Amino acid sequence: MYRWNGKDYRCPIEVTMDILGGKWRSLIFWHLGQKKLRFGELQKIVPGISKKVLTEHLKNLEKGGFIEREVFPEVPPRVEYSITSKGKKLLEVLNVMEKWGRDFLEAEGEKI
Amino acid sequence: MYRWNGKDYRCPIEVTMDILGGKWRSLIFWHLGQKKLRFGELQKIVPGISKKVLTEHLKNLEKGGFIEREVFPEVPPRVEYSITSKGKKLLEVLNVMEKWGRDFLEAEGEKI
DNA sequence: CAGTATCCATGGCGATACTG
DNA sequence: CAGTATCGCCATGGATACTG
Repeated sequence: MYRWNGKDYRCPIEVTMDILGGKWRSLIFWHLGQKKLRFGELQKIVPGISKKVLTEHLKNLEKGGFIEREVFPEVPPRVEYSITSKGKKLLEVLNVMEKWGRDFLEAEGEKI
Repeated sequence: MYRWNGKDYRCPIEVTMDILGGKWRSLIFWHLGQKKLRFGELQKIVPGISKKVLTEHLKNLEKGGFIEREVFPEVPPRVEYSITSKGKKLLEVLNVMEKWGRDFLEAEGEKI
């Protein structure tokens, strides 16, 4: 039994889901795993997400040390997000999920 | 771009999260991956889940063909759930998530 | 451009009671 | 034992307007 971030975990699956779960987090993180992206680029690439929600998730991921936020002192402002070395470990999990999802959709989905 | 179960997917990660996401589904499925379990056993092993929610998730997983429901015509009734061969593929994803979560909690969690 | 600030909607989940 | 049936909450997310 472990405690992390103020919560108790009996099973390790739970913490993984708490970090990657929800409607958007895994998606945001996976795209950042492909390349460094600006805030606005992320909003375009993740279809339909609002600024508010995107901001929240980016903050969480940064707080967990999985991504890094780099601010360029320019006008207009530029902010780039990228994954950390700690994030790269987590990205391997996402890669497995992505591969399974691809095979699954290939087998059971309808191409449109 | 794929469609499955009436929903469109741009990124395969999304379908994986739709199947495994939420507070309980991955946990239920992972425990079934360890061994065949009865309804009541599942309720005991998954801490705090209600019958209603457990029933809902089991139905979803069964509908997706990931688990199997076997009813024994006895009194009192006995129902056993187990994963299918299709579910075993998905279980590999869960195993990766479990391993990452375990390493993560070992590194950053507090043992209690 | 990259966010905050508000307000509002919804569906996943919880609690409890009941049943074949 | 293995579920249904209700009822209700609340965290997550959506829409829109505003700002440094």
